[in-house]
Amino acid sequence: MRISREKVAENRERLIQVATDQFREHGIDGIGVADLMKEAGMSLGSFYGYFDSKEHLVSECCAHAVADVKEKITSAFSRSLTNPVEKTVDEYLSTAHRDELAKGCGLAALGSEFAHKTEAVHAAATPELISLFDEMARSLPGSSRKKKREQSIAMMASLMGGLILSRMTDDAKLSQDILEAVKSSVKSSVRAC
Amino acid sequence: MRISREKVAENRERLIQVATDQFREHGIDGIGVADLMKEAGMSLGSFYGYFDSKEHLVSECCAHAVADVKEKITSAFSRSLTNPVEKTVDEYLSTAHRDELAKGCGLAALGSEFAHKTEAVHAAATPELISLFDEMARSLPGSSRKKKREQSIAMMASLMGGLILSRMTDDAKLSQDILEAVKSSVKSSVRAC
DNA sequence: ATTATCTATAGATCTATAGATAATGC
DNA sequence: ATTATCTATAGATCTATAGATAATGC
Repeated sequence: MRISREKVAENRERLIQVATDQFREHGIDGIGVADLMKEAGMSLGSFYGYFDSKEHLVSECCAHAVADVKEKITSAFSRSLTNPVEKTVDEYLSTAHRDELAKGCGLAALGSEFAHKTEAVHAAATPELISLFDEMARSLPGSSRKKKREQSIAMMASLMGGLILSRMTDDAKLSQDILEAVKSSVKSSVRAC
Repeated sequence: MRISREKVAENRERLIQVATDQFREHGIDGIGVADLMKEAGMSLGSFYGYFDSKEHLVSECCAHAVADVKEKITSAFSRSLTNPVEKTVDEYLSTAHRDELAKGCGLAALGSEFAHKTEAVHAAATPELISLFDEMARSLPGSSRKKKREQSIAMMASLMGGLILSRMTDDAKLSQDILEAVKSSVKSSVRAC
């Protein structure tokens, strides 16, 4: 019951992918190692061949989740030629995104949990956050590089804040109002630049 | 070892207050009933005289936390006569607020956890959220009631999103950049109205 | 021979309950 | 007598490890 070295590297990647999805859906403390391994189709015991501890996995998944946001946002930016930013905002603040936790924005799914986690998690996420804002800034209109980075940060804060708020209620009307209000605010912020 | 009915009602309030602080600091899954009771100066067993379950307490604390945000924001609005909104924004996005989880904004401390919690939590938070946006709208400048409510929602999303982002990193410079970027963005949004 | 897997389990932690105790309030 | 407290513990869950098993790779 041993697998090849290629499979090992492959399994490790899949484990991070599966764990990231599960953390986004249930929260970091909302799912245990045993259930994660079951979801990945592996036994509990083999987990500790891949990671020293759950916290070690969490650090890697948090970095991976932020990198994932960067990939999704920049690919949404480059998907359309006309009004790419506005279309990205509409997609981000859609009910479809709101209702899809596992594959959605990791910042919105896990954001406030970061503050309660260890230094290791913050250290792992930091370079990915820096890279996220730099990459976003490239795709935004605006004068200076500095201004565009500020705009990226402010936009990301509004988007994730809006999505998080929309997920806090079971009132469909309120949730929709939140999405619409943030959408129009972010769009007019972009237009003002 | 029995206390008066007045003390019972008093203890219940204190328990909610202590639990709300602890949840904001450690996250909802980050602290157990035993430690909560120890923090409140009561024994574990007496908890279940006050609440059916931890989830029941969580629902009440989430509602309480949102009500608390409303109280803090509106009192900050009314604290100063000149530029009250800008001063509130500066306070909210200060390093002091960022570094004080237990007594800070409950939306920023717990926001993304709501999505992983039960219907009961959402139902408890909903009326408080509605009231929060209504109260904020009263204090904001703007034309129509509807516009002011939209502005309140968008502002709250930006503020909490910004604070959450600033708490995701251990890089002091990045964290400060986030606070400043969101500050200036929110302020120019307010000015545009 | 090495190494990654599996099952089984230790040990810690967490929610909730049982039963005894003692102060309140009719 | 009622009721809220306390200590002790049941039962579930979760992280991590031990030891046996079997496939890989020198």
